[in-house]
Amino acid sequence: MNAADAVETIQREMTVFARRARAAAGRMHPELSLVSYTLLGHLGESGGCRATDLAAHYALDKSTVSRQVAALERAGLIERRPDAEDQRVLVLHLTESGRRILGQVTESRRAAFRERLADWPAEDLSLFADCLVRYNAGSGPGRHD
Amino acid sequence: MNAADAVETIQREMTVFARRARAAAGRMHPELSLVSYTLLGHLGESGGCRATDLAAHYALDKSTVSRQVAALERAGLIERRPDAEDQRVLVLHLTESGRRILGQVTESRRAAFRERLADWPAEDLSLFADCLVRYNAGSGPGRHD
DNA sequence: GGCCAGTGGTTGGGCTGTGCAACCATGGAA
DNA sequence: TTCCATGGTTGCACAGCCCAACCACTGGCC
Repeated sequence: MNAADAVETIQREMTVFARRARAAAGRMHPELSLVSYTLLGHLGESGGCRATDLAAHYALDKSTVSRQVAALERAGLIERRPDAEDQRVLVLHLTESGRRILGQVTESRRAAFRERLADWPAEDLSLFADCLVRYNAGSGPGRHD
Repeated sequence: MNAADAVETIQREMTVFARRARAAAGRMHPELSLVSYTLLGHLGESGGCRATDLAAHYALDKSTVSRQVAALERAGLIERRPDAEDQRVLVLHLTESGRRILGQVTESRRAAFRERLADWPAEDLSLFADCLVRYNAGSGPGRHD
């Protein structure tokens, strides 16, 4: 496969994946949409951040994040703590419940992926993972921070 | 990277990509959403198929495809020809205009991807493309045809 | 102190994409 | 003919998103 075809293929297959992931996500965990899951995961990894940070990281409008966050708080999965240094800021943290749910969903998602990738040699998995990381880390219109 | 971590990484990075692609797509080509573009592209490659085929391939509800197709037809990008062998079937074909628009959008998307992937060695591109194809071709909840 | 631009966040309005369910028309087999 | 399966459309509701307007607070400036 030459480089031009490869680029074309990557573009197409990534798009296909994007749609499937979205389609499958809601069905797997009615309690936690793909968006909610991702935001929750980011909170888990970062150990607390502002809504604005989430918006910047995922290239989402702040209003979108605001509503997502509000829903997560209503669901009791996160809590918003006022920042001592800047009264405008609300720092988002996972609650114990949020941490638990996140863990469950992560595990079941992981299981689904693991099954799907079961027949892949370990080295190919690493290769694939590396490619994705490298791709997403690259600069571009959709660049995160 | 061990297999478990690789699976985890693939899952996370694909998800990030999914969101970014969605976010960036509309802005690039106001005339052709990511969905429309993908469906149009499939039509271009397959050289005509049924709405049901599109739905199965992309794990979309037939009603969704029906509406997308209707919009594409209204825009003059595709046409629906009754199938001679089965009167229920409408075979979808690109129009000349559709082929032209598809070409333009494909080229500009390709350019964006190419730029993003510019510093990748050709062999890595092929590798990445192969991984994606293999992943998407694999069986699973989001299986296509 | 007061003024004002900038920033974090919320809310209102509207659009797109989507699935589900109900429906119609055709095909094909009992 | 009757009945079920299939391709497709339409009504309905909902999620996710953006834009614009808005409020509250910050920090620099007069």
